[in-house]
Amino acid sequence: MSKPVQPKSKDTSTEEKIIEAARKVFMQKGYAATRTRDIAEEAGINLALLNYYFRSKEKLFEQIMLEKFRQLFSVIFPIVNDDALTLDEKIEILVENYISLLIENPELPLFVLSEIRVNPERFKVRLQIPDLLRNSSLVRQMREKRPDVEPVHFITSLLGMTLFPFVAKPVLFSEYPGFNALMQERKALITGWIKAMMEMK
Amino acid sequence: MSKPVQPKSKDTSTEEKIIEAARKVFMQKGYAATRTRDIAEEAGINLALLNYYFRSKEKLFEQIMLEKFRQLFSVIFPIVNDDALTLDEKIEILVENYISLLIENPELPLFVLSEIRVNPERFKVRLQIPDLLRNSSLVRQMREKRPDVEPVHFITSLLGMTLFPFVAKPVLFSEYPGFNALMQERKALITGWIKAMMEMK
DNA sequence: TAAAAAATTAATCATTTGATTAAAATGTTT
DNA sequence: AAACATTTTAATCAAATGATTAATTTTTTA
Repeated sequence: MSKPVQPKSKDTSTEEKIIEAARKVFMQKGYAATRTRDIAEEAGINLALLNYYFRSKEKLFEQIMLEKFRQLFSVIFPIVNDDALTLDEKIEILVENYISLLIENPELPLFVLSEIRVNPERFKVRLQIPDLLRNSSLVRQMREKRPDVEPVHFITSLLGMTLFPFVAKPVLFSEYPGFNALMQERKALITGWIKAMMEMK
Repeated sequence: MSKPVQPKSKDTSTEEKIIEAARKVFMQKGYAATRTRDIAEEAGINLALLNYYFRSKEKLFEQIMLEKFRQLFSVIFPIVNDDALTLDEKIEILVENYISLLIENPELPLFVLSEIRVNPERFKVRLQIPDLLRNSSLVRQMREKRPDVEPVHFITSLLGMTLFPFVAKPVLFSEYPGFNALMQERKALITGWIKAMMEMK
């Protein structure tokens, strides 16, 4: 009747097998197109087990979604709020870390954006991203350096240049062989460009 | 038994009412989460009529998708292949036209990208975007001006700075009052930045 | 205006799908 | 090993959903 308290981990625990399968299938097909049977099959378990461990498709999805959401945004906040870092350092680290993360998880941003798009209400509460950014050390530094340009423009450009290639990958780079190398190369370019943009008068 | 040959257009024709409803519902929920009943209701028609006119959900969707795909990319190609335009002119017009289009259709890029992501095989054939770009006048001009930087980096940055705010709108700007004004303001900024990036050594 | 064609509807089907149930298998405790 | 709890399975349910059918209404044609 009740859920397993101590992890059994015979190999990997059943719960973990289901989570892993859910990760894979949800990320590939999205929530709506995913059938719980797909996940059960991928995990090599009986369909009823999925409901035994996670109650419902929705509950299982929320776990995956929260994980992916955090993965996508946890890169940002430690950096943009670190008062010990200069503006230039923030930019460098941000671009470096983000592209490294995205090379490892190229489908991450489009997955998160797609699901939020289809179901914005469900995630309304969790999203104070704009507020968190607005009050950040980064924005303060930008405003100080360039009072004449809205910081949001610089941030959007930084994120756009960094994230967009991964978001557009299915269309623009679906079978581009040197994609990862190109993104590595891009780190230095973006960093230089953003710095220059903030110098331009 | 057979489909209407001449448009009846009593008010708007039934076919057009269905298309319009399909546009709205598909764009909002995506293919998988859309039920044909939603579309029928939105169009104010009987469900069977939808199949009478369009055979299947899939066929109807393909029509909408093709339309949206064209809308998203038809901005690019006339411009990037116009040999009469200088590089700077291309950039100006591209940014100007794209942002204007996106202010009118903010959900366009994320819709198209989301659907391609979930079903890449279905759209494989139609996507020679990378090839079309590779052989464009724009790429030639960029390569000539800056043989030391892959043109794809400039193009990705241009598209990233332009499209990304709309793609990320549900997360970053979901209730940002001055969004459209901000995007208008952005036209000149992006144009200036891209030109500067191509001058930087 | 009668006949034919086209458009529209209500009712119904067959599948799919998320979820549950009751029983069986496995593991744990005493 | 007996009693109990936990995990797993096969079978089944009920609702949702894409699609069809057969009849009715409306429009067009002759």
